[in-house]
Amino acid sequence: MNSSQLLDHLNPPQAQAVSAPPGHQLILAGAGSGKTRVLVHRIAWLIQQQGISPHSIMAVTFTNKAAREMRARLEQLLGVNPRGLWVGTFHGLAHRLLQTHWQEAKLPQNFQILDSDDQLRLIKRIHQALNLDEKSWPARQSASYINAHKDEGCRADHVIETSDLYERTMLSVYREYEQACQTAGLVDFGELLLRSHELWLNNPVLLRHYQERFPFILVDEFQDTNTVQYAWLRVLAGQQCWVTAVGDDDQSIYGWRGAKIENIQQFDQDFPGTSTIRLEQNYRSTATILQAANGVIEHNFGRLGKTLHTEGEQGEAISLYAGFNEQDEARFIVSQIDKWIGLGNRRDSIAILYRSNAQSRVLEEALLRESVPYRIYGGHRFYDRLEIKNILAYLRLMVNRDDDAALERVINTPTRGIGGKTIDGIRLFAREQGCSLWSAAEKMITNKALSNRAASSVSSFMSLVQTLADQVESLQLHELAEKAIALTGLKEFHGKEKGEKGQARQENLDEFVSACRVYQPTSDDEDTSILVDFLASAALDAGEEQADEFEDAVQLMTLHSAKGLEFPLVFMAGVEENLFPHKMSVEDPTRLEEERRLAYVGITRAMTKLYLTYAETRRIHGKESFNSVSRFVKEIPSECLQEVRVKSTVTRPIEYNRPPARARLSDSTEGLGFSLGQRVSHPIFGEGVILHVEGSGPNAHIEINFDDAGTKRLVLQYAKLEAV
DNA sequence: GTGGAAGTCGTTTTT
DNA sequence: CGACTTCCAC
Repeated sequence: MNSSQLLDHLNPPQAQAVSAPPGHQLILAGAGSGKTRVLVHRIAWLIQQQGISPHSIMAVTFTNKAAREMRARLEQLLGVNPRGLWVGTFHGLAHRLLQTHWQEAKLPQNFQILDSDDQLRLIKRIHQALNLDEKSWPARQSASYINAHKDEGCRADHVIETSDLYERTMLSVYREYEQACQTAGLVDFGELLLRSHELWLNNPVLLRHYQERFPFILVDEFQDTNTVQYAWLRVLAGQQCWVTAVGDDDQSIYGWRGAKIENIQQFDQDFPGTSTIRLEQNYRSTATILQAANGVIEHNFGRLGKTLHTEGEQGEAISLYAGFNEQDEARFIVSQIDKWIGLGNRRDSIAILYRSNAQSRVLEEALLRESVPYRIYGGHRFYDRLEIKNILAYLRLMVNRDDDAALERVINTPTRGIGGKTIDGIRLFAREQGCSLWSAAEKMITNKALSNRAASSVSSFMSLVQTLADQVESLQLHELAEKAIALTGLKEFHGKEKGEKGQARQENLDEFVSACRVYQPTSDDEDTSILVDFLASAALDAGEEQADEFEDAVQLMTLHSAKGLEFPLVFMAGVEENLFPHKMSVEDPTRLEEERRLAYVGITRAMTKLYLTYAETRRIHGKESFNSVSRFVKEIPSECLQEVRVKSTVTRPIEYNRPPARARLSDSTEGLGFSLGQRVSHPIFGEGVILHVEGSGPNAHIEINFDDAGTKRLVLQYAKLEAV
């Protein structure tokens, strides 16, 4: 492929970014402006036109999915697999470094990755050891303290001691936690980055090696980098590497996880001579949708400033629907979906986006009622399931006997008579000795420090693990997994669980064996065994692609997980104050701006048609709440919006909510002159809206939300209501 | 060690 | 409201 071909079909700024001479680049790429395309073409350009070896290029992404996609597109563009090129997530690359240089990083060779669930368990244990009661010192709080500090590149030793009780306690937990991880050979997500950052700082020769190896570094989704990631990057880049950062400050939605939007704002100061290129032409959405998105995001301050434009069609207006309640909202969405599919469109051209996962249920029910196939993204990852984590824990113990998190998980799973008492004893001993639980148990058995019964259970557990570990070399990965499941009795154990759960768990265990069977190692390192490699990928990679991916289904997901995707038809559900923006964010201007960026992300997912829906009444945590339409809707230029009014049924939505069973309820109120949603007045409570009616006739219970007095339940015949 | 009752708490979650 | 945890009685 020659240079003109590489630049074919690129607009001027895109071509400029792709063919720029070596140097630092900041590419501000608006939604749908061909960001990945530019990145991939840039790499191809370096290789083909500049004669740069793929070996000299590192491309960093945030998700495994993005990394895979980049690799695939590059391969397609180049016609060959670019060997030697490093493409991966920050965490994946950091892990690779630590695995290669485990000695310099002061880690055991077979260190394991601690995921957030294991992390929390470990912290709970530390709380117990420190006598912190869960009530006043929730483990979650410590977890976020630790993670936030690690994200900032701050170790316990770096924290300045204060006399503040909270700070002191958190710090002591942090210290203990670091200690526990070190003895167990465990590394959490933040630690991967922190540790590899320190690895370079402490080993100039090593750093030099990598700096010379990677004169070209490209980073995707740069707005999502946190402090350590940025520091990591700066250290690696040093003075002699060229960095290309691609990102969009308007799509920074992970601030709550430590992402620093400042990084993108500061890039050109830290990397002198940076040329900034803006990609503002959008190839995804209609002009109307873009205008709406621009209208919303303009309300944020301190933006780097971009205005998306398109040469595409004006498109249809954005529809705004006010549902009476969340059921009505869901019903409306499904009816519009039916219409769209009726026009011959595929279901997977449709996405329903929402702010919080709790919203998905009502939507699911509505889809189910109309038999519309759907798929929910997010939720539980395969490798996060209980039964899978159990078998993984056994596999981890085979690799590293000191992995305390794994041992804690399965020492009594399936139950083998090792109760809390025994485990407490082992923990205490391990603490005193500063050793892992496994070696504590070993020592206690030789010292006869355990009761006979406990000693025999513990040693049978240990020899079980040992037996399995002895076969790691000789068996295939899936054979090993199968054997482990059989020998440990996990399958029978989970099968005993009642309901369909037990069976589902057994099936998942089978699926796990198949996953092992088809597993392809990611690294071609012959040093690391396939088991070690597999365990790392189970921890770092969601195992997202599931089998049903190919089924034509409506896509449901949170706004966060929609980033990077696009759909011809998009519904944004629940655009209400206190839900979106979320009520935890409305007070704080910084967080509110992040919510607004989330709205911007949502709107720009839509290609041809966008619906915004909200509910005037919504049940949240079992309580009715009444929210007005989201401020973000009001920020959309009114000429882009069109309100959808549904016939006359609006005042009596329950009638078309669940026709046969519930219609009678509204009849019963009708006889007395009232209907759901109607405004009424009460002699004491004043004016309000009828929310719900239970029962019929004069004894019917009627729930009313009064403007001043709040929600009350009254008996109809005594309430002395008057229509307003 | 289980199962039921009672209590709790309630965003978003690339790794 | 409902998912999740915790605690207590068998």
